Amino acid sequence: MSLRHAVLGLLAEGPASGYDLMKLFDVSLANTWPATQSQLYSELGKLAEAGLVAVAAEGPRGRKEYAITDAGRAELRRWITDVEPTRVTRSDMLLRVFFLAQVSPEEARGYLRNQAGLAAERVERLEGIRPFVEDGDDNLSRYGRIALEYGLRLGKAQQEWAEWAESQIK
Amino acid sequence: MSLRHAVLGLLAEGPASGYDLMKLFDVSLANTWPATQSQLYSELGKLAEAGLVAVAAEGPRGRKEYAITDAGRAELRRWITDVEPTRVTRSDMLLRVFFLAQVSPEEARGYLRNQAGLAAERVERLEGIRPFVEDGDDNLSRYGRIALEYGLRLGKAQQEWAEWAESQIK
DNA sequence: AACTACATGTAAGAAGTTACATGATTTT
DNA sequence: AAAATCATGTAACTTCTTACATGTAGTT
Repeated sequence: MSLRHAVLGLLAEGPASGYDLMKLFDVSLANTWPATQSQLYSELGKLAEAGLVAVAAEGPRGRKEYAITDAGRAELRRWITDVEPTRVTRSDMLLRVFFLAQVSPEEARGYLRNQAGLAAERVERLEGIRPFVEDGDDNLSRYGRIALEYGLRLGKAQQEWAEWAESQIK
Repeated sequence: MSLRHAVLGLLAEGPASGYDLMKLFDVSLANTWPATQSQLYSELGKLAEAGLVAVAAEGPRGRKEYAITDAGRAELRRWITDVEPTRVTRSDMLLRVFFLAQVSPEEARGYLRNQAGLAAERVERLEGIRPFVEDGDDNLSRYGRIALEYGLRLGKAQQEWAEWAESQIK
């Protein structure tokens, strides 16, 4: 049920069309909660039906601009403060680690070395988007910076772990 | 498609019934790739149909003991070495951070403080399972320790981040 | 006139969750 | 005899992915 709240959260900053939201997703939530276009449009339809958003304006090319309603705002706040975040996040990267005995030690080390590299790349990529949120004083930029820091810290921890793990395989 | 490989990975250590696998999941992969009973049984059916596992023995109460086949072992190795782990892992915990401007600063800080506490608890819980894998020299224990270290490191990083984040909200 | 950007939708399928449903052995 | 454990399955529903399908308005 989180896509629904992701959409509500973006609409809380101002009205937008499905098309606008898609672009917004790509520059803000892409690393946290990716969404596809088809998912977005159907979610907007359901949100409208539930009265959490409403079509505020119609434009050219069938454009429908959605705005969050009071009920939508209330639901968003309820979700933030009263709903416990999901416990486990699945990781197929880590799942493979359990089964590394099934490949040769060289391959196992290679796997971990590769993961260390990918984590490093991810960290670099995130560093690369920092300039774009650095001096925004809108809500999404402000909290986006905090989310970015999360990605940076966790990415580094993951890289260090992978390097350590590689050294553990005799 | 990862549940399939999780099952193959466990069966690579030895034959087991769906019931056995369920218990194995709970003590080994639960934090990395949880699975429900219904999911497991239907996956075993599909794996058998695909020839990646086979019923090796039948026991009382309709017990069916499955064993991995050569094709299953090959598929497992292929998945480990040739398939790129999924890039993004969704986090509804982090998603909420983007929208923290929608609640009061006190509530926002409370949210982050709570997350710091939950991360700390998770780390403690993981420390608690360490004794159980500490001196196993089977594959699952050996690599389980490396996976455990991942959980510990990432959990601590998450806790520290949440504490830092709380301090950032004026 | 052609191209790019804007804009919305449908359909099929895979993966995961929750709940229901049933029954046989073994242990106390 | 009762309770706990073993053991397997089905059904309904939600979420997510991938691919298909269509058309309009603005720019060069």
